[in-house]
Amino acid sequence: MSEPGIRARNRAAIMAAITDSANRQLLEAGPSELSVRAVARELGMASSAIYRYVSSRDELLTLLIVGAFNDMAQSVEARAERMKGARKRWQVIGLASRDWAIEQPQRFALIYGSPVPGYAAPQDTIGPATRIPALLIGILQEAHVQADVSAFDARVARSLRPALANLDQWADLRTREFNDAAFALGVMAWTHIIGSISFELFGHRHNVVGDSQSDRRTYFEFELNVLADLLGIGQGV
Amino acid sequence: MSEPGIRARNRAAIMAAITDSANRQLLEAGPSELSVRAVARELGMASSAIYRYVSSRDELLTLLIVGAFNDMAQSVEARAERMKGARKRWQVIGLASRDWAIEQPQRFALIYGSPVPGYAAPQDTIGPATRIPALLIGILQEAHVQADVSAFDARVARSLRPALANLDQWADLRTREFNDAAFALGVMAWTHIIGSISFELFGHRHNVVGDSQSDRRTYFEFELNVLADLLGIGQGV
DNA sequence: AACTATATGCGAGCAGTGCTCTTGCTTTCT
DNA sequence: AGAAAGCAAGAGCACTGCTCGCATATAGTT
Repeated sequence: MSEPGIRARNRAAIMAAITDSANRQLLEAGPSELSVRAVARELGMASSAIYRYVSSRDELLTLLIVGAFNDMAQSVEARAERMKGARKRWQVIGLASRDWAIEQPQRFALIYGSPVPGYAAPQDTIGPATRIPALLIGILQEAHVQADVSAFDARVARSLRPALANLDQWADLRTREFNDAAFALGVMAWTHIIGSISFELFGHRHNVVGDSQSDRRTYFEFELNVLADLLGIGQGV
Repeated sequence: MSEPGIRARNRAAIMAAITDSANRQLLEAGPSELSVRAVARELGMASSAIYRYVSSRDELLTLLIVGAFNDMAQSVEARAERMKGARKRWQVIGLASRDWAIEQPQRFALIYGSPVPGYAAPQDTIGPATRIPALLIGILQEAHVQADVSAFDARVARSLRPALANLDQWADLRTREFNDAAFALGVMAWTHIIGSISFELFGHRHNVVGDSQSDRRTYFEFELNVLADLLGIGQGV
């Protein structure tokens, strides 16, 4: 009964084989080139048989999206958790995110590029998508960050609180060690990390930052430092 | 001789009709859905006839990309040039960019989302793509911005100078009113504007910033203020 | 004015796509 | 053992980008 059963096991295996094959295609082709028939060919089955496991191409893409979010988050978490000190951890989060993206640019484009079809972000993605940001918030709390922005900016940041109200998932933000402006700056920081990686990967830095890997990395580290200062994550902590 | 001639005029008109039709499709469908055959249908000609004007679907997309860059730049320039004061102009550049993107999200995705095919950014795009950044650099010079970053960051920024060497197009950056770090921060600011718009448009802000237009705009303005302070564009100037 | 080269249009056709439906077979549950 | 559910395959539909051969209209040349 609770035994997996031959069929259930086969199903799981084939499911994995499908996403594996699709991910392999993504390594060199880009989301719009992903072909259900090509997956079927690689698995040696009829194209129609795929639809027993995945109801449409878009659903397959959603599976890959969730997988990519989780894979990236896991990769970043693994490197971040053995770092001591808020600033160091902040930098590792940024660098690890960038490294993952450079290794698998198509998967990065899949999750942070333009949404593929008509698209309505499926509910399944928001969980995996927030893993790294959650890590970031943790760092800001750990560092007891209190953002000192102008009075005007603070007012603006506070006005965003209603929107953030349903966010108990972000740990308890109501502690005094973490004000609204700090949260707003944290969102900015994460936005910038992804934005910068996108610029680099999508070719918007040609003739602006050097084309060599070392130039690009240097500039990215520069950005991480500026952001860390902006966030108020001290050197020593 | 120098007369346009019937054929040349026809050709230009049809060319314009093609890009117009394609752009119309982009308003509601997204780059990967763009269909040469659909364009042909709308123009009432055979699908094969399109290839007399455009050698491939990718070339058509490139035309649209150049057009989108120029359209966005023109829209932003128009609103920016009648503003006085560096900070005000900076904010208008940001807001106008965002407005354009919200009006035509698919065209924004076309130029700042994931690159479409195998892709190698054609040379024709880099000119139009740098119009708004050039505007930004102008503002920084106008405001006599001298970035005061940490010694470390300044060193990093300076190490990027070789990469920026071939950039005489960016007006004269060698003036004392504009140091390397200021340029690096300017690139950061532009990166952030596009990154933030992308996050908003591509749905990465759900459950983070309010879903209402006013919440989103408020947050964007918050970001612009923080960046202006970071750039050292004073309130009064 | 006649001729030739070039530019343009059309239709058929190829190879590929996502997806559906029918038909047969195998595993599972009762 | 028999019924029900799951699975695989093939044919087929409507669509795509793109090429080729064949007509026709325009342009420049003799």
